[in-house]
Amino acid sequence: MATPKNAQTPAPKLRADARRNRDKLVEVAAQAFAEKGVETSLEEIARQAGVGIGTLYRHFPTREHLVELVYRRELTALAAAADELAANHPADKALELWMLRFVGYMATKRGMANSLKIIASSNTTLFAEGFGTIRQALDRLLTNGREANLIRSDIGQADLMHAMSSIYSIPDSPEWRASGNRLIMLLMDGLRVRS
Amino acid sequence: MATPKNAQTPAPKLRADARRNRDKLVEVAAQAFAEKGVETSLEEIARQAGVGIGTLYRHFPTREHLVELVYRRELTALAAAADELAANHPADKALELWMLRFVGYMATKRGMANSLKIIASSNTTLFAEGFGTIRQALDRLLTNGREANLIRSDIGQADLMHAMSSIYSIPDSPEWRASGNRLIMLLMDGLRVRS
DNA sequence: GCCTCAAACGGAGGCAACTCCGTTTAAACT
DNA sequence: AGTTTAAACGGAGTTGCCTCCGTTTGAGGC
Repeated sequence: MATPKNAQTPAPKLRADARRNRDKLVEVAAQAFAEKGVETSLEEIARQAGVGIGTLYRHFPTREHLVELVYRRELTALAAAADELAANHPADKALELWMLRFVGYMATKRGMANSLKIIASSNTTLFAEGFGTIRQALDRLLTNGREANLIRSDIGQADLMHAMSSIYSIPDSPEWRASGNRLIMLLMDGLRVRS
Repeated sequence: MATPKNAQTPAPKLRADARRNRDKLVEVAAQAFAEKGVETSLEEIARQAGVGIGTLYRHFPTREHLVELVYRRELTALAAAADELAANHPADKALELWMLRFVGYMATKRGMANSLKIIASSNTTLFAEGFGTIRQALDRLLTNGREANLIRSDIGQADLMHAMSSIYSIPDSPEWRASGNRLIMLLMDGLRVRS
């Protein structure tokens, strides 16, 4: 194990206090973005993280840098959740829980549409990678389900991915999230092998 | 003639002072955008136009509104220039001069890329119209040239348009504009009928 | 010419982005 | 433990966005 601690750290050795502040900033930002949208004031984020605004800007020269990191972090967590769920639930339940979580994730991203577009246009690699990671996670869950004979085998990962991303296009409303969840449940019913 | 004055005025009857200020703002903005890019401070533009910032915002609720109007105005002027050049020069020279002017126009728009993208995504009509106007202008010049037997007749407006817009994709540099001009001259040499 | 009043004006004020630089501190060296 | 120094900090300062509202003014009616 070359990197004993959590991976995903870029590379450059940071001073202990610097790393502490940086981590705290990302954590606070993730929550703030989820709760109040990406338009949240950066000063507010710095304040909540207990650092000066200068520190925030040293670590993240633009708002997009911060958004990108949060995005990447959450995507990674989402992929990791697949394995954790697979280990602790029957394969069909794991798939169901994961898809619900996926919807939750997308919900937080709806407000970010604008910033994500900007990032997407300048860093397509990030999106390609992220997307790949998610696809693989879904594929693992699906394969588990098939092998346990709990999930039909005539539906591929791509089909499911397509169905899930179409949820994203439901018009915005207070209902949005609930509706997404209902669609996932519906999807699951269709996916289960008939007894 | 239903509209004796210059057309292109939207519609709503404005008070005399309002129209004056509005026109002045657009004029100043056009120059400022050309000289310093679209990022120019709106306060600066208001100041130079001799009006308060409030007035600017009343006329143009967002930066994009202002950019859009300037864009439209210049596009119209560009199209009009075609006729003026056609009236005062031999057909091949008119075409050449117009294309050079077109490059000059595109040069000022390079910095606007970002704002234009935002506008484009919310107002496709504007771009469709503008593009059509330009196409027609080019077509007129080309037809004149053919009829005067100065320009080859096997090259269509679409071909030329394509060639010209490809100039836009030359990477940014101090050289950019000069390079564009050279390409236009090259294009013209190819377009002239051999004697 | 004067009155009226809605339209138009303009700038103070609040807020957030981003910069700059004097101060603090982790950590390497002795 | 003490010294050194470059890294990191932080917040005051500058600038720009945008809103709000009291003041001014063009133009139609008398």
